[in-house]
Amino acid sequence: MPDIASQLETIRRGCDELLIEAELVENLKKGTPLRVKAGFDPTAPDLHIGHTVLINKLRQLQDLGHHILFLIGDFTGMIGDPTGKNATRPPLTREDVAKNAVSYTDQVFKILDREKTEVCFNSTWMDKMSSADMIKLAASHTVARMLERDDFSKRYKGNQPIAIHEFLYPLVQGYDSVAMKADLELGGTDQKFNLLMGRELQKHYGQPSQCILTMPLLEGLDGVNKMSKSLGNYVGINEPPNEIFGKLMSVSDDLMWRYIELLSFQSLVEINQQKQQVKEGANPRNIKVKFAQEIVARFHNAEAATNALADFEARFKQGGVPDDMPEMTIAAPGGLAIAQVLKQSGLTPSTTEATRMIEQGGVKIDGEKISDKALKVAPGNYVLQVGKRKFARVTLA
RNA sequence: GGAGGGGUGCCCGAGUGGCUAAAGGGGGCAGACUGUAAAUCUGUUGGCCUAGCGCCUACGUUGGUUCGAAUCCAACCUCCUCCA
Repeated sequence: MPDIASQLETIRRGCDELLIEAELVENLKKGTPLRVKAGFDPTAPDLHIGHTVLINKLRQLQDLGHHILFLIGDFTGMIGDPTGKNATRPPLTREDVAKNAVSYTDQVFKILDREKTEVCFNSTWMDKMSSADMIKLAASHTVARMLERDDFSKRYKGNQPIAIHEFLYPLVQGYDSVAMKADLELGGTDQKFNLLMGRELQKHYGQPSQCILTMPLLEGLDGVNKMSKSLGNYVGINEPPNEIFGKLMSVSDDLMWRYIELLSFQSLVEINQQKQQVKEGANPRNIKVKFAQEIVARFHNAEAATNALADFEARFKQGGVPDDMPEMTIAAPGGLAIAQVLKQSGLTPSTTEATRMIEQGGVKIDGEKISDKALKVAPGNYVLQVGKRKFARVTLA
């Protein structure tokens, strides 16, 4: 295990807060691996790069020789994370949870070492808890204390509903730390309250308190909201190379730096050099390209990264068409109105949208812009394009 | 249990009987431009088809009043506030 100073440097890099550093140093001095906990909801089996900020940190801790406890909150999943905007969530069945967990870990192990990671489910201990135990747990905190949580107080003041069971979420998450005997827990900055709850409950149950390390939440592609699937501003790690590349290229020049800091494995020195270069007139586009390729290579491979760039340039600089696009055949012996073709091929969600796109000059057939919205397309083979990004090879027969 | 206030399109939010497919903003999409799916500007933003200025659906739900209702009435569902 590396010396304590360099461990601390690695642990702190990019983090939001480390509480309480002095305690962590004491733990590190013991020289035994820390039990590092990080919890995840089983509701979102598709990970996006926002999640990887935290997972990258776990990987770093793992490389330092610490023991990673990857907790899947199958029990807490039934409560639903109160930090979400919607208080209600469809309850998950056992099968859903199991399925999600598999897909979850498959993705996570693109970053973490499967052999060295312990996967836990909090239902393991929560299912055994009696109602009396639950009440005892609930009695450990007050409503006033709960309302200190930013999210709860905002909703309370804003006349938004808070269901009682939502108060159980932080309690159960905190209790997980007790059951897992965690030394260090990682979470997003929005998790701070819950993480601190773990500290207090451990004390309550006569254990040493865990330290907590919070990582910043990655903003979504819009640069405003946090990255989330429901907002559609995300980059999924399972997406095709071209999508990942393109989405990262759509990040604004300002936001780009944030992404690089939190996601790139380049050293801070290299990153600062690039900032300097841009200040001196270099084109930020080139740095964005390099970064986008790094990420594509991480979740696919180097070749995919090269191809993604080539495809991107062909499409946007030279106005070409991508190599692979969805292909389909539509049955229409006598030809079909253009709006129908666009709708049936899935390029537009409705015929109204299709005609709108034509009016706006966004529809091309074999590279020819279409202006006649009543155009009848004869049987044949065509490349259809809507906007800059949506393509399909359609055969009318 | 009592009293009061809300529920509008993807989101926020105007709108108190016809001129409302519903202001405004956000977001999305398209076009122009470019250094890129950045920035900026412009347009657009329920659906259907014979594409007319045609039809259908829509303002929590259901029913009613009316020539006509997001707008009035009734019941219900739901959220919030205050009191107990």
